[in-house]
Amino acid sequence: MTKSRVSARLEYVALDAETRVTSDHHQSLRVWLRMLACTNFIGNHVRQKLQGQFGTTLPRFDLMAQLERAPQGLKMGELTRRLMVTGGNVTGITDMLEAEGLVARATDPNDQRAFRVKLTKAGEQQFQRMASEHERWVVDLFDDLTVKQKTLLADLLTALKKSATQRLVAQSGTRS
Amino acid sequence: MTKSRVSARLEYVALDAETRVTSDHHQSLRVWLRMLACTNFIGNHVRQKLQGQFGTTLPRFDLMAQLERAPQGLKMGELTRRLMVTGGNVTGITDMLEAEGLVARATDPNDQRAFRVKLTKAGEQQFQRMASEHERWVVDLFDDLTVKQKTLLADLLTALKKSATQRLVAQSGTRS
DNA sequence: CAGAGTTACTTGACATCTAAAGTAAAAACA
DNA sequence: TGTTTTTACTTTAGATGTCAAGTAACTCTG
Repeated sequence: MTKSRVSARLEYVALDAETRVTSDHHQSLRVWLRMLACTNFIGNHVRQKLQGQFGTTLPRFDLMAQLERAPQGLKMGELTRRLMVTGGNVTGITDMLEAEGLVARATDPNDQRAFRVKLTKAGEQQFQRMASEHERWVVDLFDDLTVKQKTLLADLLTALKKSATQRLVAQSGTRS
Repeated sequence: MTKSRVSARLEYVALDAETRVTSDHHQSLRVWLRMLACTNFIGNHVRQKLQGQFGTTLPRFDLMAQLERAPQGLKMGELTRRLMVTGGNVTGITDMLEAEGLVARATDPNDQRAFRVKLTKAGEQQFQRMASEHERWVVDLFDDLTVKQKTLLADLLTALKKSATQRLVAQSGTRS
């Protein structure tokens, strides 16, 4: 957590409240809130489109998207990791999709506890239709950004993800 | 939707498959997915911290954060707009916070239908404690990014928000 | 190979969330 | 003024999400 560094920063701010507090100190927070707002906005739009045009939801779509790239299927735990949600949640969504006939649980020959979840034929077909529309929506929302801007944004997000991950690792390392 | 522009891009891609398809065509989608992953990651972290250290949740914190900047209180509809969620949701969270004694609904003298939701004394105190911790967590996660990078990221997100908003307006305009 | 611990997944309780329908007060208008 | 339409909020049903506890199968050890 680099506690000393944080303290140092707070002291610094305290010494120069007028200038720094507004322009610099809250910068990370502002960026974070702006990112959250952006994500919510686009996510809401995509969700509504998905509901309106295909009668499905974003979580279902996301799960199918993971399966689509894994023709051999994925285990529940694998889905949990990739979707960054809890196991109970994956169970629920998989149940729904299975009831709709879009995915199937196949028993894993090597492990009686595990399942191998796959897209069914119907699932693949529906996903293909949804995916191209989905990409169209997203591309459209990003349309005013240049290729260069998008590249820059992607790079900054990668740097952010890396920073956040490392901070978390450092933090849990301190604790052990 | 600028259909012609999209088509033009697709044609262009078709002409130069090798180079462009991977680097350019799916760029918006990739940026979007990366942003979503980043947001989820940071959001999960903050949520866990909020739960672990204060026994509260992100939505409750967000609602209180809005109220904190509005000492005169906010109407439910105002909260709905600022939090970008549905009205029913705001009702539920406000109920929870009210039951915990952190916010209060005051009847609006000018409008018997409306409420003016305010932080209570206890709410203000709790929020102050949470807010400084919250900012510390976020600042820490962003720590590897330079001031310049954060500024750039903020600007790109602003541009993205603007692009998305305008696309939406253009779209609904076409439909009417 | 038997018991202990781990792992993979499900279940249950509860908090968010949406969409849509319901209620009541305010505003518009004829 | 009386009716219609809007507006502000709540309620309901249902999907998603967490966390924690439960179940069953694997693995590790002595």
